[in-house]
Amino acid sequence: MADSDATKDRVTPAAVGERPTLKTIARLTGMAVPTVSRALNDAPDIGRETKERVRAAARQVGYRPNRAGVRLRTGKTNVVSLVMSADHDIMNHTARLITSVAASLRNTPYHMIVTPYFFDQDPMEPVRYIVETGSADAVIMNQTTPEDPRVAYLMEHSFPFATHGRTRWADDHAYYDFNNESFAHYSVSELSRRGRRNILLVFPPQNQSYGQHMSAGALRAAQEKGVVADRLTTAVSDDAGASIQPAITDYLRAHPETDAILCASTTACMAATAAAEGVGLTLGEEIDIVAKEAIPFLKQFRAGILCMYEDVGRAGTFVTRAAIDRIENPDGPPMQHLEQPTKLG
Amino acid sequence: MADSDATKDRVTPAAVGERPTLKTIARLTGMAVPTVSRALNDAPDIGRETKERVRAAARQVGYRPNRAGVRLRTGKTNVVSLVMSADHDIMNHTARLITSVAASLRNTPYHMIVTPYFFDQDPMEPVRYIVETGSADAVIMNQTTPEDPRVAYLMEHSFPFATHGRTRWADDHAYYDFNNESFAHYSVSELSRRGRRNILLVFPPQNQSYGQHMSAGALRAAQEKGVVADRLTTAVSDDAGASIQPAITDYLRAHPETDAILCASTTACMAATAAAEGVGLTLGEEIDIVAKEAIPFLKQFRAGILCMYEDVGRAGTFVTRAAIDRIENPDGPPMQHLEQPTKLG
DNA sequence: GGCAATATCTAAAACGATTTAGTTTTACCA
DNA sequence: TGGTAAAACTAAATCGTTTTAGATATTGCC
Repeated sequence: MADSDATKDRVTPAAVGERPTLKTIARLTGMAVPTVSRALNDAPDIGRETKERVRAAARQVGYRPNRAGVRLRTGKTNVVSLVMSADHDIMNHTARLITSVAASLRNTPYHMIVTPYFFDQDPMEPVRYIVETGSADAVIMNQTTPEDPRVAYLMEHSFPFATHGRTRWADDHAYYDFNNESFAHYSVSELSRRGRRNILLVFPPQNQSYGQHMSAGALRAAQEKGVVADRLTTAVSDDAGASIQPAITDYLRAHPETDAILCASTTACMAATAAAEGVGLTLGEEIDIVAKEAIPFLKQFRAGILCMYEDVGRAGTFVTRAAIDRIENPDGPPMQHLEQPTKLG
Repeated sequence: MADSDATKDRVTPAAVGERPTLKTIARLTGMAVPTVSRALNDAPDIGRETKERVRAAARQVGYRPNRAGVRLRTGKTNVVSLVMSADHDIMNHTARLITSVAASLRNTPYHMIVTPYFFDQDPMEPVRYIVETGSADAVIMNQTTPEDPRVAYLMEHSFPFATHGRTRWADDHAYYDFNNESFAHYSVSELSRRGRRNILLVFPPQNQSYGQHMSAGALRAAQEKGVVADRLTTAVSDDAGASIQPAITDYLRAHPETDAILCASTTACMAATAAAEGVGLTLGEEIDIVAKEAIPFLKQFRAGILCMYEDVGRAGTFVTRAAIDRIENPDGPPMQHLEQPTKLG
């Protein structure tokens, strides 16, 4: 039924599920394309009732102006460009990712647009926008969850994408991931080998894939080695470690037997170090602290911290290549990589 | 002469200095537009000699394809979107700037595109590209130099822009700046009030506007108070402090009378702290360390460091509004703001 | 009732590129 | 020399939008 209707209505060769344009609305309302355009732009020479009908139809079909069309006609891009140097000595995950993606795009015809989404915002929104308006050829995402709805959505629409982090469907899509399970397992084992028996884990939220991987690895090792491992969870993401310092202090006071802390990020480690020293513990003596960092940073500041590095730059490079590969070679197998952690240093 | 030539040649209403299109090249070579297109795209049914002539003409007029045209026709955007969460607890200048610009753009029709440039790259390149291809309505830049050629170029082309940091022409363009002169003057005065007499300055490169402002403020205060102030310069930018630690250590060894360090960034301060402790000095006792940070960070890790904050988020917000104002109100006065530092905390 | 003014809509052109379908020229072969 | 095929180009259509000019009712006024 839907099929015959669609076939009947179809005038242009445009397929059924195509993006609605002004023409779609014009056909729907029986008006001319310019009328629709002017109605939507609230021009003075369009009747009130007409405007309402047009707007209703636009809403109904989910019309979004084609930016290329507007731009070509008006010359207006609706884009503000933030031009900035990439050669900071950046210690931050986010900035490093941006920079490495941009670097990987340098000798390709592709441009990068960064679309941050905010805590009060549905993570689906930017992705849906991109697919619906066709404003990019591919999407790169990080901080995936196991059942990430964005991944499901993109796969469903067979839209090219690559993720930093795996999901439930990782076998079927392009991704780069650091083996956090292995990182945590190795770290706990190593701490146990050093004689530590009561380990505090300062880990990212457990709805994130990598948070779950870390926990799994740490707990597996704890079980194998017969050590105790408790977990504190940082507020929002990998870098949100600063705000957790009071919680760590409280924990150390309540559990004076604690002799090691395993931290998932630079800030978490700084919080842990400050907390440990705050309750009078000495690094390397009463307590060992292990940190995973995006960039060697803590080492220079504080001897005695055990560090492992996750090279975010490499992740950005891979994930960019993988995304372009999805665009240009959509039927081939998706590029995938699971990075093994290096040894503690 | 040029005038009459241009008038004679002019077929379409396009003005003289307009961007060249395929039509321009077609007119120049006497060929049809599709021929030009196919020649540039290296299609098999175009003669070798024709291709060469077309390419020469394209090069000569500086042809760049109009992305909106390509996108409209082919559906290809040549854009890869990096979608990422903005709610990191970011400690970094760069990421904070990106996030605040994006946030300020949220309820406007504008999108943000981030264009990083690399150390091996002419800083003019991205700006020139944007102006020549018309790929944005406005530009935001940071890390200005006093004679910033990008600013000169944009003003010359009356292209809307706003800067984070002043230039020689600051009176005539939109900017936001932190009063680094005042920051440095106040900090040195305050250290002098605390009885410090030999101050080491760890400052950004002196070709940057804000590096110069800082030096001016610090030296003025040093003169007024009769204290000694020496300067070490960090490698590349505000965050490039880590690599300078050895230099600071050397300095402290060579100048054991040093009783204060004034740092322009978080990493510079971490390097200074590590260096000072490395040579056996105690914070707040033999030495005072003052840092300017983009985000309160060091405080949580290390008591005894004196901090001032430059709110980069506010800068991003202002500079974004200022850029949009340039687009929408090009004849009005440019928005300008000089932020006063808060007191040491 | 007729004429001008107004309100509301439509037709056509344009932005800059690519694609499809011709068209012209040259070369070759019988 | 006539016919055919290949080579090298051009004409026209198209993508989605906005703008300018023009058309058709409708209304107001005398």
